[in-house]
Amino acid sequence: MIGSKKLQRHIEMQMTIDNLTQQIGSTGTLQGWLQQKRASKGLFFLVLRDGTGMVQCVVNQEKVDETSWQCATQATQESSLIITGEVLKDERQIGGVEIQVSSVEVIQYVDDYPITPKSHGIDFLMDHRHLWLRSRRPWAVMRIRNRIIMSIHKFFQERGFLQMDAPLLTKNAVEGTSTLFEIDYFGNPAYLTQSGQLHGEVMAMAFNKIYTFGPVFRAEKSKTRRHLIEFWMIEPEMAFYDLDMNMALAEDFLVRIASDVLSECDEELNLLGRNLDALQKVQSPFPRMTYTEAVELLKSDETRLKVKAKEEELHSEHSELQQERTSNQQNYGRLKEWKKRRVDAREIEINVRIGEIEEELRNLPQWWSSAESFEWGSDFGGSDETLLTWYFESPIIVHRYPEAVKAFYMKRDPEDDRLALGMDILAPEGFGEIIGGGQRADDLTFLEEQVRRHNLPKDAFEWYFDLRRYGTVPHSGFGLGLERTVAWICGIEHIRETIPFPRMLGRLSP
RNA sequence: UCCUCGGUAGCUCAACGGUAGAGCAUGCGGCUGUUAACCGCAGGGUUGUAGGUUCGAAUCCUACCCGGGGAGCCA
Repeated sequence: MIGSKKLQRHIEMQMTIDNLTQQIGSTGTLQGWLQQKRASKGLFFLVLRDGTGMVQCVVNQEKVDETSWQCATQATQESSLIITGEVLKDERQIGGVEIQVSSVEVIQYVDDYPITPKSHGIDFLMDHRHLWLRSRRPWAVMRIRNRIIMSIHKFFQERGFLQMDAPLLTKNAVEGTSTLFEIDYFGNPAYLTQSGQLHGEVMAMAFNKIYTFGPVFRAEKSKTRRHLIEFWMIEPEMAFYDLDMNMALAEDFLVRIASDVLSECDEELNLLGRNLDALQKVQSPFPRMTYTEAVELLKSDETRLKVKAKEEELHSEHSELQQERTSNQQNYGRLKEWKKRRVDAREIEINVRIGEIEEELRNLPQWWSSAESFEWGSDFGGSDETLLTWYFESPIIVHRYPEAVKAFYMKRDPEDDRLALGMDILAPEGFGEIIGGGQRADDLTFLEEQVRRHNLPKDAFEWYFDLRRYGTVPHSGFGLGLERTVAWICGIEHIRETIPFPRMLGRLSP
């Protein structure tokens, strides 16, 4: 059955939606799926998606044969189609073109595609992630993710970095042991990696500048919009780099990602409704402050005022929405039927937004009280990071943290032994930490002492100590969380939308 | 693990102690340029599960299951 259709078997004959603007005036064939259908007497408007984009195809009963007309009539959402027609310029359409159809063939008719054009709850969408990926929003997000991945490789390759892979199965626990996935390795325990960091250092000593790009796993029972169990991390590691060089590199890196996406993902950013000004402000130099300065800023009176201002803003939005709801209800009886439905739909929107505002209003006082009582020496929480980013429009770099909150392999600040030469980069608009890194300890005696202090198994780190025995040098590196970066660039609230198949607490399928 | 909100038609929601209802989706009919099209008609329900209170429970109570948001931890 399927074999009888006129599939475009020759690559050179295939037309795809992404390059239709170069084909205005010509006739060709598109293969894809029906995303949406609108009908009028003698006319069908078929919105076709082929993975590269979306285009409206106009089927006019007078201009197609009976078979094509029947196909258009019976085609339902996500039916697979072969459409032939002329590419016409039409400024009214997304992408600026539409297809005047001369023939429609159906590869498969579909019954009851679960994801309808109206809104869905997140649980339903996550259960149908395998189909949800076909929708517009995932289309835009995944294309931006791809663009970011390309930028990452280009950025490092142009600077002479070697891409090398760290193992996924390890014997070592880099972070705390509480978040490790343990597996059985022929009778011995092994762990899924949480970071390629230590092996990255090995490779930097062998190849000077390297970066790893791979998945890491954290068995944390965290349920927040910023956490995944399995996520992708990019970890450059550079020999002969100190903390300042490390920060400069990380800064150039983020500037490059933002500018590449801005210049090449217009349509995708638009579809997501991303505020482009915010991305344009990702420019060097990023504000830099020490941890100690950040703590002072966080506890300052100005932070309290910012929280107050935010609360007032939310209160006034809240009362505006309530007024709108009340006036809608008062006028409701006088409205025509179709208008009532619009009002009903708006009411749901208002209810959802009011719920969000009330949640934020409950959280804000807690944020301030946690900031106010923050003590030098502890690590920033999610809300603390958010408050800090409110001060700036570009990402900010916070460096020189108390050694106790940083990993055992961080080098100490020669000017203050209480500090580690670590740095984090916080993305603006409340997106928070996307990069963490620093200068690595290069002294054998110090590292051995650190391993002892952290109760880590010394034997397992012998190969790591060898790096300090045989030609140790100052070196640095950092880790970028890919999904958090995608979330920030796309302006997406929740990290689950930034990876094709998110692995979260209680979610392992599809 | 803790705090908090929720589970009603395939989907999104309403009904808040008294006859379970709308929109979308689906089917049929109408409309020759629609943009989440619009108009008319139709089918569609063991109200998450198990108990309890009550003349009467989707609604109140208890336990459990599942999910959302937040905290801790982190990229």
